[in-house]
Amino acid sequence: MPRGATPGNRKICTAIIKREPGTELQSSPQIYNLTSIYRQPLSDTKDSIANLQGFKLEGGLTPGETCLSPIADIKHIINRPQAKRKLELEPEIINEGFKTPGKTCKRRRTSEASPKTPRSPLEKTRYDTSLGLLTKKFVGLLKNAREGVLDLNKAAEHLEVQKRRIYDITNVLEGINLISKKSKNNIQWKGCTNSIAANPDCPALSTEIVDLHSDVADLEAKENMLDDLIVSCTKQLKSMTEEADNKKYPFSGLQYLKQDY
Amino acid sequence: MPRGATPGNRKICTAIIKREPGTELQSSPQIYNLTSIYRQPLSDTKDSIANLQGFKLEGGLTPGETCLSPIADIKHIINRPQAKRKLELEPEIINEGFKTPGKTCKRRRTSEASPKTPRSPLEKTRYDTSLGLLTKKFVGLLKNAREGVLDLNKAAEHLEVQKRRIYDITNVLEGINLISKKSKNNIQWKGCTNSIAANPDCPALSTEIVDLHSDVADLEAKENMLDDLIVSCTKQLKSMTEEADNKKYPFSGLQYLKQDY
DNA sequence: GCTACTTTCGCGCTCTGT
DNA sequence: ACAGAGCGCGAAAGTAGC
Repeated sequence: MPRGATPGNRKICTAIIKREPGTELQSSPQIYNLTSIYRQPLSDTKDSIANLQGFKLEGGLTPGETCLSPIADIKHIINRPQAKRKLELEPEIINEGFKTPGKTCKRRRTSEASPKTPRSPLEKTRYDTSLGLLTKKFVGLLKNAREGVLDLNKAAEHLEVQKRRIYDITNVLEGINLISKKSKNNIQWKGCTNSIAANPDCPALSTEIVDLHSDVADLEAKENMLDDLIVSCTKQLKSMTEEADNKKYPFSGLQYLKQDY
Repeated sequence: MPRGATPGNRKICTAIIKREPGTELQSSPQIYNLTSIYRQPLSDTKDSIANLQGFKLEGGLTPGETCLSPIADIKHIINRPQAKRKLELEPEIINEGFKTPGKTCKRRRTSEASPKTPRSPLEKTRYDTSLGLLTKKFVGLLKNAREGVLDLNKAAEHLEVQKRRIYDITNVLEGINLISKKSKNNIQWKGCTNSIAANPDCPALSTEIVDLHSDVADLEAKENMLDDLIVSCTKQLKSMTEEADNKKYPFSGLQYLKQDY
């Protein structure tokens, strides 16, 4: 439990960026999600470039590395260390009160009082707010909903959780085909929905299976087609390359490194 | 629905994992890469592509030049190992450069988006990384695991996703009683057999369906990859052609690196 | 118990898409 | 404007060694 400093609440250890004077943005201590701090475009590019060059840009240039090649230069630029950030946790704010844009700031309060773990009574434990438990409740609601159709906003409200969490659940249930989106904000339970669910073998299922099989067939055909296309592309590339070679044109190869991979 | 792929601007460079050498025995390499893009299990496709380009033009290059053939570049990208990086939060230095949470680069949408499937460049689409799809794949793995026991690290590695995502799935599946924790890092599938809360016979869970769904998902991902490859092949072909025409050698290479950023 | 590390995973920022 | 969802930080819970 000795966890990081500040036991107790402190929620999101929002990183407060220490902006050097002169820099833009509002004066208030910007609270960023680290994600945005590190945000750094080009990471993909960086990776591929690095790989192509056999460099390993672990994070900064290796000492003594001489960046001479154009690639190295680029790498340098791309790899430029991201911003300076202090990341100090303002002791002040610490307890919420701030942030959380709009939305139902459902802060589950971790009482800051008890420094240790006296589990305060009304305190919600991690388990209480776990996705697993929530899933149980959610499915319970879903099953009781007439028609098996449930409104996500209602559910979120009823269960007292952020909508975001509901999505976590619906996404996997959908992946498992236990539910399906019916319309905006509405999903439907497909546990052999209405009418005598007891039916040993849901007829609707066979339909689905058939559909799926044809989907697979379709996709496979498509794949073959694409494969062929690639083959021809490759051939063309090859002949062009060879031709270029004969003419003694030294390609650095760099030109193929464009943007989006 | 796959649609759009955004360029990965943000994508924090992967992070995580420091793991000092020496530690950890089998604890997987914990590479949480995000963009590892195509390092996927589509081995067959990958291999065939690799084979297709049986040519190597290394021979005609200027000595010392590591020029990879364009195709090789692609292959490289596809095979690109996950980038493992440090993400050290240097409190010091670091000049800015990043920041401005503002929407800096507004996602440039592939302008020439065809009405339908604009199919973006080598990038994973949002759909490709969706929880729903991941769930399908995960369940697929789970079913095939002997004893129905699956190691989460293996799964995360295999599916090339952060472990965090796996937890999202296991948590809800557990809530539904489809799986149960067996031990640290191991969960077990509790097939359709028992429970499933009140649902008599969970049809949606039929093995075949889930399998089919994951097949479809796989094929779709493959298709996306192939599409992307074609796009990039085409671009390369185009640039090569133009180059040849202009005969502007040598290249600094740098000039070709622009656009997209 | 306590320190140190690993596994789980709550949580909400922020980007996507319509 | 807003529904939807990717994504990763860091805290909580669990382990191992002291």
